[in-house]
Amino acid sequence: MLGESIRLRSSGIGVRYIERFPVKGAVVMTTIVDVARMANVSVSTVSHVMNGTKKVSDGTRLRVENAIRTSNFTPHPVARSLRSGRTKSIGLIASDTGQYIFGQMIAEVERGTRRAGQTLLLANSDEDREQEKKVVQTLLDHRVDGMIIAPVADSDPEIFERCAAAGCPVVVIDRTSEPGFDQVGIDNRSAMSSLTKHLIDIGHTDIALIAGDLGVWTIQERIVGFRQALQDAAVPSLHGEVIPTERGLVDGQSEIEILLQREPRPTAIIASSGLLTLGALRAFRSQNLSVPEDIAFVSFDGVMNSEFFEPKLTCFIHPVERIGQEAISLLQRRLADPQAPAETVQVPGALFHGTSCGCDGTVPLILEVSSSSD
Amino acid sequence: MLGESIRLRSSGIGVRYIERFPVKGAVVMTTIVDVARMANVSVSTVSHVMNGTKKVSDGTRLRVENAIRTSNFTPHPVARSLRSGRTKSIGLIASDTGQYIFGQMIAEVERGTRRAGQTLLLANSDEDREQEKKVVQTLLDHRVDGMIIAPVADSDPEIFERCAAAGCPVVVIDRTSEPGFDQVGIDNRSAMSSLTKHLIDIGHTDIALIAGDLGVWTIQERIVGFRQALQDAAVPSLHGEVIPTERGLVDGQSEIEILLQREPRPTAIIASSGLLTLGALRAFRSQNLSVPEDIAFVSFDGVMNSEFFEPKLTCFIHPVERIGQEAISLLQRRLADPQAPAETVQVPGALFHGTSCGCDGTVPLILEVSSSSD
DNA sequence: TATTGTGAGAAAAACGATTCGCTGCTTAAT
DNA sequence: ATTAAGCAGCGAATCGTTTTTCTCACAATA
Repeated sequence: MLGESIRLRSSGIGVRYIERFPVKGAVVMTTIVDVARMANVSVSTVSHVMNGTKKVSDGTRLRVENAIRTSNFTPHPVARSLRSGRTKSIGLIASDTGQYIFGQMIAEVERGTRRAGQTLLLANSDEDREQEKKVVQTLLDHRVDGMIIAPVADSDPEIFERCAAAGCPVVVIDRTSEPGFDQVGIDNRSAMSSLTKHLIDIGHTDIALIAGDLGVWTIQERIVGFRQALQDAAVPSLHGEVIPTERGLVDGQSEIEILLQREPRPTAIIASSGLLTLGALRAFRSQNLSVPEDIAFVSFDGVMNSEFFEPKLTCFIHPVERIGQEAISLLQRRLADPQAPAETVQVPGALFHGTSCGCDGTVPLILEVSSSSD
Repeated sequence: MLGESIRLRSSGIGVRYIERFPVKGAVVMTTIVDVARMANVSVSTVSHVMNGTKKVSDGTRLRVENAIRTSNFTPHPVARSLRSGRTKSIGLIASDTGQYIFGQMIAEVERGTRRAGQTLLLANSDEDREQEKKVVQTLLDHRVDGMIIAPVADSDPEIFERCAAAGCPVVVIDRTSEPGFDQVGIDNRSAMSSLTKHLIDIGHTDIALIAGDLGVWTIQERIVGFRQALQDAAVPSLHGEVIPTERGLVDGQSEIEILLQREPRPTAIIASSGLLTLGALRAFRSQNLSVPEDIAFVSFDGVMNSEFFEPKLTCFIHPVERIGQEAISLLQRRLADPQAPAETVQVPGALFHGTSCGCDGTVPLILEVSSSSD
């Protein structure tokens, strides 16, 4: 059949042949029935041998195992799923899979699923509430065994309800504010608090936080940490300010430029995310301000290749890989024991002491772990 | 049923109760049978209405559509796949999904599948030949309708045969050297040739190419482009050299350091990949060489956030998004028409003229499109 | 001896769709 | 008037497993 040439049409001139493209897809796969026939047993026996669901005598088991091996049979996962109701696949929804921070995380989640013999369905919510709703539904339709979601800023609570209704366990990433869910993130408050405290410790009294989108829960938490540090310092004449930016994936450059033109301008600036850090650096450049001489700068998140920046960023580093690992391990635990109590994991990040804060390095930069979890 | 408390065991002391965790997963989904009953038709009719596989009278079609809507029924994809043999899912295998360059590509592929109503199975080959073989098999077992593979350096040809045998169309990414396959990549030769030519044009006569792993096809192509440019220049006393590095994901810093300590050292260096670019920058720093004063530098690939580097990199920029888009569109075409001739797409990249090459900017940097495709 | 139990396997019923073939019934063609 | 064709819809087979139930032979117990 393959490569057979067929007559297409005959014209007046002669006969025209075309080579038929090798037709693939007509491959017959060996099924459990074939195996059963080979081993002279019933299909149920084969199934029991494969799954160990029932005792089978040594003799027949050997025969079956042999038949499986010589025919190198693998059970059809689709058929298996249909009967068992389990797909051995898990879904991962990120708001922007192209972002570097998510790429790292995705890689860890993928590794985890692969190790567990599951497959990973990846979907992107494009940082859009409706899109997120749609992809959640798609993954539910596909009957994934579980889901890991990095929710968009203003995500619809309905998505969680739908998952619950479908009996699909969910692990929430980044946010740790959904009661009753397994979730993993960082301690936004104490991390931001540490950064702020460091600036205060080295003498700054006019600090601005480039906050980002105030509607996002993690941003709100970071602001709380910022305010807490200011309050704890109890320094008179200490002035702190929170600068919001436009919503969405913006670097906030224009907002920061306006801030920098103020008189007097703040002596230190904190950027609340990696993207805002880039915006800040752009703004410094456009205003011809050098860091840390003209202004001190620290950032909440590292940015890629910042080792080549001048100056080096003093920053909190987001433990992305660790978050991915914890997420998939939480999900596996939940799948193994659906009734376990919901767990919230806050993974520790790290502080990197660069030169952008402008201190001589003698003032320590310490991540204080907040003991209160409220 | 939910939250019902059940007696567990009675001891001598009394009766012990535990609260049963709300049992999820016992949700009954509405099936095509329910819809058929609601609309007073047979299941086959419902199916035909959904798929448009047969003419159904307006009256009954309306009844069926109504029933579907009010019960908001969605067909079980697993059951559908089992019967139809198609899963409406496609697989993507990358050698390191965490790398930024792949992240961008994955995002594009995901978008493409989503638009087509398919789901994306993501797997990582960890830049390992055996791992790659394994994940290919896994995806085949899952009966993906098609696959996009960014193969590892020394990938086993068997994986392609297996896909072909299973009737699963494959699009190869990055490499464009597999005859008979749909594939997409860049024109490595002409891109590298352009970079080399630029260095020659501005007067360099001692140029070293930090090549990377010589076993990788794309690297070999870039070397060909390098040599071609040297030859075409026909400048006497022109000296070009190819420096290989250790295999695997290494930045080549140590190799480059050794090179830089030579007397006389090359006057210009080309890095053949983004990772090697980072290694080169590290080496320059450790040897206290400044670019472009002490040595000129251009790189084959951009690296993230290089806008903040000093100096700015003169480089060829890999069109990752475009590659992802082309890959998924090739696959869709193949799925629509399995017999179409195999297509190889070379997408154009771009050159960025920074300051690291050390020219005054008056010498043009032009990407020459090679007309010969051999 | 009659009953009960037990263990190994076979048979059959799901799972939820698609798809082939058949049945009446109406309409067109001979 | 008789046959052929077309239409709308139904019933049943099918995809490849898992899982429940049934059978049958043999051993153990009363």
